[in-house]
Formats: sequence, C-alpha cells, structure tokens
Amino acid sequence: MEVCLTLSWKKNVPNSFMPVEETHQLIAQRREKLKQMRASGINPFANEFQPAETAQHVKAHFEEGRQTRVAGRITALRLMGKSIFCDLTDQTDRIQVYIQKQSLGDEQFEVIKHLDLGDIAGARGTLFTTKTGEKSVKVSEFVLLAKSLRPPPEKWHGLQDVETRYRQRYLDLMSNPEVRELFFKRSKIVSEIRRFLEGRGYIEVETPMMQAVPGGAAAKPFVTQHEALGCPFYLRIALELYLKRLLVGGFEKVFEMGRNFRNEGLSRKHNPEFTMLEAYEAYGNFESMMRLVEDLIRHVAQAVFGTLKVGGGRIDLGPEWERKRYKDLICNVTSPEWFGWPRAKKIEKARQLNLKPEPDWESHEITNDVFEKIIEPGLIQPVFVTHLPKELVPLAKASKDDPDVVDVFELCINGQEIAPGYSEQNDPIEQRERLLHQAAGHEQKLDEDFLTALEHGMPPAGGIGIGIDRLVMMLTGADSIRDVIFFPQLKPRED
RNA sequence: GGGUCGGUAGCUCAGCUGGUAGAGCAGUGCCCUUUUAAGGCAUUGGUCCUGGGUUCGAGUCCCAGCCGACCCA
Repeated sequence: MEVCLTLSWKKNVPNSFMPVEETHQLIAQRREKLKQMRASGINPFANEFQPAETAQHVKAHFEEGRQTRVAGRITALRLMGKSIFCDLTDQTDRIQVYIQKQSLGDEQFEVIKHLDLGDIAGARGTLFTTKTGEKSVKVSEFVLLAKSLRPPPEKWHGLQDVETRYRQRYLDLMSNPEVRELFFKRSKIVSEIRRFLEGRGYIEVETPMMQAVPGGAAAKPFVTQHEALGCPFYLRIALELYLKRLLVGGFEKVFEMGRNFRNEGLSRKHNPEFTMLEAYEAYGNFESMMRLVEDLIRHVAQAVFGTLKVGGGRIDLGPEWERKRYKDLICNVTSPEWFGWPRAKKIEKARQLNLKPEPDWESHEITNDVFEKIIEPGLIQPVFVTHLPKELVPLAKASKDDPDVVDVFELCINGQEIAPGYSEQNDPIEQRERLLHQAAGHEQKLDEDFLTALEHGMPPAGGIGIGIDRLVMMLTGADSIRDVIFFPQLKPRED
C-alpha cells in the first residue's frame, strides 16, 4: 500500500494555521531579501558559528568589556537611524545586541540591512551596559545563520489561536515563553522519575509496542498490518503483561516509560497516544508500592518545582497521604448496606444520585459509576483509594480478609486517577479465570503466552502504573492534556 | 454521537437593528547613534472558513458542511 503522499496546500486555505502562499507579500519580500544577499555573496544560512555561551550565562557572568559570542532567534528589532538594537533569544533567555552601522564593513552592512524578525543569527562582540541599564553585546561581527522566510507571530500577545498552537507547536514555543517553560518541566519530571527509580535499584526495559494479542487493560486497540508476516498487529494498550514476563524471567525491579495507544475518543483528558510508566517489583505488594509512589511523586515535585505545593498551590503533597477503602467511600454516599443490595435497588439509588446507569449494567459497574462520577472528582488532595472490587481489577491478588476485594490502590489527586497499584496476581489458574470472566461478552483474546509464563512461576510482586501526561497536568496545573503533549492528536487537515 | 461557543489582514482583535471592511503589531518608504511593546510621518496588505439560500444589497440573517474549544454521552 502506498502511504507516502505529497501534501499540496490549496489556495485560499480556510484557516490561518495553514502556510500562507509563497506569493504572499510578506513572504515574497523575505525571499527577495534572501536573493539580494546571495547576489552580494552572502550565505544567508551560514555554515559555521559557535556561540561561546548562552544568553542566561552572559547575564549571570556579566563583565564589562568581556568578549563573547551569542546566537539565537531575532525576537525584536529596534532600528535607531544609524544604530540597531536587536534581541537574540536562545533556549535560555534573551540577550540584547547593539549594532552601530558605521563601524561595520560593507558585507556586514549588507547582512544587517536585510534582517527580519524570526531570523536566526550569531553575534560576536564585547559586553557593555546601556544607558537604561540593560546588559548587552556591542557587535563587531554579525552572522546570519538562517533566514526566516515566514513572519513570526505577534510579539506582544504571542500566538493565541489554540488550533494553530497545537498544529504548529514550534510557533507556540517560539512565541510563548510559558509554553516552553512547561515543556522543560515535563522533561525534568520524566528525567527525575528515571533518576528516582534507578536510585531504588530499578532497571529500565523496553517491550513490544506491536503485539499480536493486546492485553493488560480493557481498551480498544489500534490495528496495523505486518506485510511480511501477513498478519495484523495491535499497538499496545498497556505495558503490564510483558513486564511481568520479565519478572518470570528473573528480573526483580523493572520499569518502562513509554507510549500506549488506545483507540478511543479525544478529550481534555484523553489523547489516543499517551505516556505511561509501569514499574514492577518482585516480593513487593500494594502496600510497598503505595510507599514507592508517595516517595516518587514527592521527589519529583521537590526536584522539579522546589515545593510540595503544586498545581497552582491547590494541592499539598506534604502531609502523609490518606488511605481510604473503596467500600467505605461508596457506602458514605449511598448506604451502609449498598453492597448487600440487589442490582435493581442499586440502579434506583444511582438514579436518585442523578446518575444514568444503563439497565444491563452489572453491580460493580453501577458501583464504579458512583465512584467515578461522585467520589473521584472530590478527591483533590492525595488519597489512596484501596481494596477495590475484584471484578474491576482482574490482574490483582484477592485480599486475605475479604475475598470480594483485591489488594490494590488507586491514587487520586486533583479529582483524577493518577496511579493504580496492585499486589499482582501470580496464581496462573486464578488469573486465567479472571481474564476469562473479563473477556466474556467482549472480543478480547486471551494472551496464552502470558498465562504460560505465569505457570512457570512469577514471584509475588507489587506493580504501579502512572499516567505521565496526567501527572504533568496535576503538577503544572494544566487543565488540558493537549497542553502537556507537544503534538496532540488533531483531525488531519488535507486537500 | 448530542449541545453551546468560535473561525474577519501574516499575528492579536473590533465590526451595532443588513448599507461598499477597521485598529494595533508585523511589513514597505522617509527621519532618528543607548532603544527595549522605542518614537514620528506616510503607506501596502482582505475569496470576512466553505457551499448554497433570503434580499435591491450579506462579515452580519437562514440552511448545509469543514475545523477547533468547552460541556454532556
């Protein structure tokens, strides 16, 4: 199948996100400048310029008269007759450079004459302070490193159009510093998670993203096709079943942080591909994993944000996190007898609570609706909700003191489920039954190889999963998942 | 899938009960050697998301569609 298409942009495109035509006045002017520079023997995409330091470093280690080389995108140009003030913005900060036309040779003059906002340039010169006190570079050499052929977004308001921000994230990043800052934070969060887990003796592993039998969660998978093998593959919906195989194989502390894919709707909280952390520890259990998660998230918050008050100050990770049994939370908002009631009575009560239970729902589905709609949104400060009904969690071990529930927790923060954790089921016979029960009525296939692996013996283990996108949302206070993913999925636009 | 709101210059936004489309920034030209959202004067730039309809006349009203945001399922 031919999948390589050449995109051609239609004339007079309906939305501003689309590249404007090359014949547009603003683009034509920039192309003309490019031509003129080339005609004067200047390469507008110079091959070499090594900045000696970052803008931030210049300001932090400022010394009058010191020589330096800086580089970045031109984010402001202030022409003052015979001199020019120009802001260069690099990854760290913005630095002002000052150009006196008179002191430049013909070739240099040719360069600065044709500068535009958005160009990428390097400057060599000496540090000095302006009359108004701004630390600046007095330029002795100015090198154009990349001519920008399209106008950048407006300098004061930045890029506002939400759709353009998502589709052309690079424009968002170059014009909105707070967006750049958030993605730096995300990167640090991911890196601190690795550092923390490695510090606890975990090793990072990689398992298949393309699977013949997708498992480990109840979710609709994406299908793809392997040409040579002539069979369909599914993009993974969870990491769990392969990581557990590694426990069987003898690895004792493993984690993987990677992309999962679920073929479901898009929303403020759902992107079809999302980043998941799963970690498994042999001889651990849901109790030890609760301690791990609590330590992990505290560590990340402290390391990245320098505080345990996160999410705009609304969430306090400091005090010991509460633990509440699922059954108690449900009974509190329904009735102490809830779990003894027949299905019909539960439906009736659910309706009283303004829920809309489907008539064919099983008991535990009604109960879970109560949890998700009524209880979870109110759990703002961190709470471990523990001992969920076994029907909800087919991959966990039953509790010793109550066979109807399993030894699991769900960490809820900011009204969202952030991290589930289990005492992992390692009885292969019990496991098969639970999976069969879950698969009943669905088209889900059993992962026989996984069950075979369990039959070889898996040590008792604790496991956790953390939705990284949602963790980042919680920590940064972002209210849409699209704001914490560089390139969120949007409907493709073509013609 | 349903509801609400939105799409106007490269960008940020105005545009009243229908009467020939505006500002700021960016651009272009001129002035200006310490400005910083630089300033002054002049000026270019529009298939008003698309397609139908109503009307003497539609950015504006009606219908259908596309894309997005939010809410609901």
